[in-house]
Amino acid sequence: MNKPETRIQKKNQAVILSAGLKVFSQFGFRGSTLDSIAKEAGLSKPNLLYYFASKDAIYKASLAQLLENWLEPLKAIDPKGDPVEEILKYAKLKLTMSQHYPRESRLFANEIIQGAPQIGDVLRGELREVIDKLSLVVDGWIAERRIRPVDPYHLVFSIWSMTQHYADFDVQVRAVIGEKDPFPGAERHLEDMLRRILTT
Amino acid sequence: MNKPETRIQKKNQAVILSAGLKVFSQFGFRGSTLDSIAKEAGLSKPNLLYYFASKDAIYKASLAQLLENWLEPLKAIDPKGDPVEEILKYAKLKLTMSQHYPRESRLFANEIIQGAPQIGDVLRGELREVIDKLSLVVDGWIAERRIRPVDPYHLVFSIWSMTQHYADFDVQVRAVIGEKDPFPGAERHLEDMLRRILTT
DNA sequence: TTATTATTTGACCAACTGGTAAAACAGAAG
DNA sequence: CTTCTGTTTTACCAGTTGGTCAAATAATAA
Repeated sequence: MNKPETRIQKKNQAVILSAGLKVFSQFGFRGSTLDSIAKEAGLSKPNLLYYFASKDAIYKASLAQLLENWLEPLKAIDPKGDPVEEILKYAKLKLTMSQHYPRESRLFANEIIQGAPQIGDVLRGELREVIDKLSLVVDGWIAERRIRPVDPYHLVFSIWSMTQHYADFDVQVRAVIGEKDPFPGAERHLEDMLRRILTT
Repeated sequence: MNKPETRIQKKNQAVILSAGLKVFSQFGFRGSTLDSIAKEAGLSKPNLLYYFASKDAIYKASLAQLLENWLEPLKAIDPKGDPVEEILKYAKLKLTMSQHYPRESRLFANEIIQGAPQIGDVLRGELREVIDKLSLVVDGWIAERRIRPVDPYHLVFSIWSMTQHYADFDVQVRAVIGEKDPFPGAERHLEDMLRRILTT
């Protein structure tokens, strides 16, 4: 029963979501204002609310968009592939996402730090399922002696934290290492660490 | 020329800083209100402003208190001690801080994610100096073949991220692993990872 | 062209924001 | 008791907040 979307609707919804991503990722939900999102989007505030019912709706739409891309690479881990290479591929992909989509990462971080009021159920639902499944796969690899014994859950946590760190704490990273690009070194270190715990 | 502080002042300043820590760490600077801090502290809003000049002053005082404890353990790393044990001691201390002072960790995380408007200069100043010095120590250990060659900066980043993750992303961690305490497993995994990259 | 629908705007509102002023109150010293 | 200083409260303010409304404007279909 959905009315078809005009191209103006499509364009402006995208513009608003992009502006919302930028503002929300910097100030969190409560620290962001409709005015600043409207300014960022180049629209008037009432015009914003013509496309989205409320500030809350913009925030939720931004998060929803994000969550798809967040869970997808996890599911792409192939139980039949080479264990070390599968894990490494996933870790490197996450690092690349931190590099190219730092705002998405920070929006996600803000939501989690504030207690995940919007996506708590997704975390306890779909995310948990995916990780539980992955855990079985990793345990299988361990039983077959194809990788060293590690706790699958904490392995995932360490990959998430080490990769997202370069997006979320970007300011700190650059404050410490200066002007040069942190990502080449980060990738080498990440690969080194993972190969070391996973292989004998 | 400082007036001596009465015990009421001492008590209320502490109460306010504690309330500020709780509120700021959950909502960030812009998302927090004086009213909510006052309510948390059990004081009236004008009474808050009798002890601190502004919302900004409360925030800065909270951060200042935090930064001392943040930098201290870093300086405690002993160049003359055993390399692996020194690094491990530091990493475990950071993990324990995440366990017992998660609000401090989240306050810090919020400030960094939002671009470190208040403590950017500390990061580029004192923090950078401390890490540069530590980097020389680690490079020395590597030259003496006492640990494997690793990038000292990214080593520190990985310790920070893996430990702070359990405070900042607490909700996500618990959503995935359920009710049980994540810290024992986290410590084992952290030690395992660090021993693996540092020793041959 | 005209009629219809989609889009944008300006004026507005009640609730909340950080912060102020002055008066009321409490406690200790004399 | 009185005085003085430290503390707390009540009432208030100007600016900002998320959100509404009706009117004006643009796009499209007939």
